[in-house]
Amino acid sequence: MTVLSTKERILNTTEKLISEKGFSGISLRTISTHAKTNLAAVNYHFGNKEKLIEMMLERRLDTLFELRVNLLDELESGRVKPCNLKHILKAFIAPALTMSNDKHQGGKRFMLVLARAYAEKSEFLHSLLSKRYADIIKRFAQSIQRASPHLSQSTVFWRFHFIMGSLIYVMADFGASTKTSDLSESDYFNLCCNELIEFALASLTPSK
Amino acid sequence: MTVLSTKERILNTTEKLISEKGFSGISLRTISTHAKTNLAAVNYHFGNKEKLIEMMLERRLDTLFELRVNLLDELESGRVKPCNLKHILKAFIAPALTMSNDKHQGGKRFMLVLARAYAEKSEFLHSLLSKRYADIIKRFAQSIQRASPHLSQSTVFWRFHFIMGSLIYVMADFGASTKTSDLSESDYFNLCCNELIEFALASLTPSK
DNA sequence: TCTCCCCTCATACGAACGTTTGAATTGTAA
DNA sequence: TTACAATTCAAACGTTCGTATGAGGGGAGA
Repeated sequence: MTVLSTKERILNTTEKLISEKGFSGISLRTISTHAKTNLAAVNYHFGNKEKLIEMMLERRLDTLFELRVNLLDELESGRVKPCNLKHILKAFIAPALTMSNDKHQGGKRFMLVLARAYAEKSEFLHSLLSKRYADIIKRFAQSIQRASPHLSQSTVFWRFHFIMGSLIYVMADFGASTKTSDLSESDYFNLCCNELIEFALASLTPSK
Repeated sequence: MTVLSTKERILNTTEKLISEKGFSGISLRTISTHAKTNLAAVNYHFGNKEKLIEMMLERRLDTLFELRVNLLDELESGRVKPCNLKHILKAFIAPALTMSNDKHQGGKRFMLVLARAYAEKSEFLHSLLSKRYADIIKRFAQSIQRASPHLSQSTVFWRFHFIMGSLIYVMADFGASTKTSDLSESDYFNLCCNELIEFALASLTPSK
């Protein structure tokens, strides 16, 4: 059990509390208390509340997009497996859901936080996604386009966005849902991940 | 131009401001000012802030689910058109998007508010959806199941939820997006509606 | 006209918020 | 040890919030 710095404790606590209570309804006083530090420490380390939330989000988003782009690189190199539609979709979807299974990364918290952030459509997140990660999203769209030549470019664009919507919805649902299934948590994750990939695949595959 | 009561002005203003600024970051003072009334009027007519938001949401949700269930009734009666998968999906998706085009109903505002409400996963909305509208959602799921015999019941369940996720994501995107297309607003709505229905249809149709 | 009731108003209250400040404490290199 | 920087701390400031209160306005019926 390593000792975490105050800065890390604040980031982790912020993530945990926002995943539980949402962006509103969470105060710096609550965060600092749960992080076992002082109210002023937040402003000392992060400047203000907005910067704290930005850093908390960027930390996870960078990891997520790095995982995605690494998988896509590997696919497009052709060294490991064929660069077909299913593998491309899996490269986009799986990292989001597997990150949530990593207990050391905060478990389900990340997914809920990210889903909430998407839903709130904050100015910050919108500009972050449209600047820092736009190229990666475009790469995936192009890769999907190449694997789906029967669909027009604009239809592929629409459906990719629809799929992202489904993914975010599922992510939000995970954290909030009181389990109704009798599967173990990781089995449930895997089942959902597979269902989502098959769903995305079907939505981009020509019907008979 | 009919004169609206204070109560109606407060409801409309609440919807408008929440669609613009989200549930957080909106105060009763801002609402009462924009509704051209007094701060205390909100508590007089609605009791407290939470009740106000509940009434604002229920007003639209009742309309939405009534539209949906009327279309499904019509389909299942078999009087007008065949009860096939596409028409079922359209009966679920179209009302959400056409309501947003009704200028007299507040335009795009309703969609954004509802999308935000979904995203926040508030206790109120969760119980409202799982109590008041659960039967209607189950009816749609069963109807889709009958039209998709090649898929297992659990897969239909998953995909229906994924489609709902896409719909909500699109709804949230509409209000927030600064238009990039050169289509007129209603043309853009219709295009999106069609793309979403075709997407949902493809995701439930057997591939060749 | 008077009275009653529904509604609107200005105003006040206590609580919670983000942020700031300066002193106390801790860690570190000389 | 000493000196200096980095960090943590308690306390306070000004704002804004949701809610409560009591006085005033105005239309309807007697």
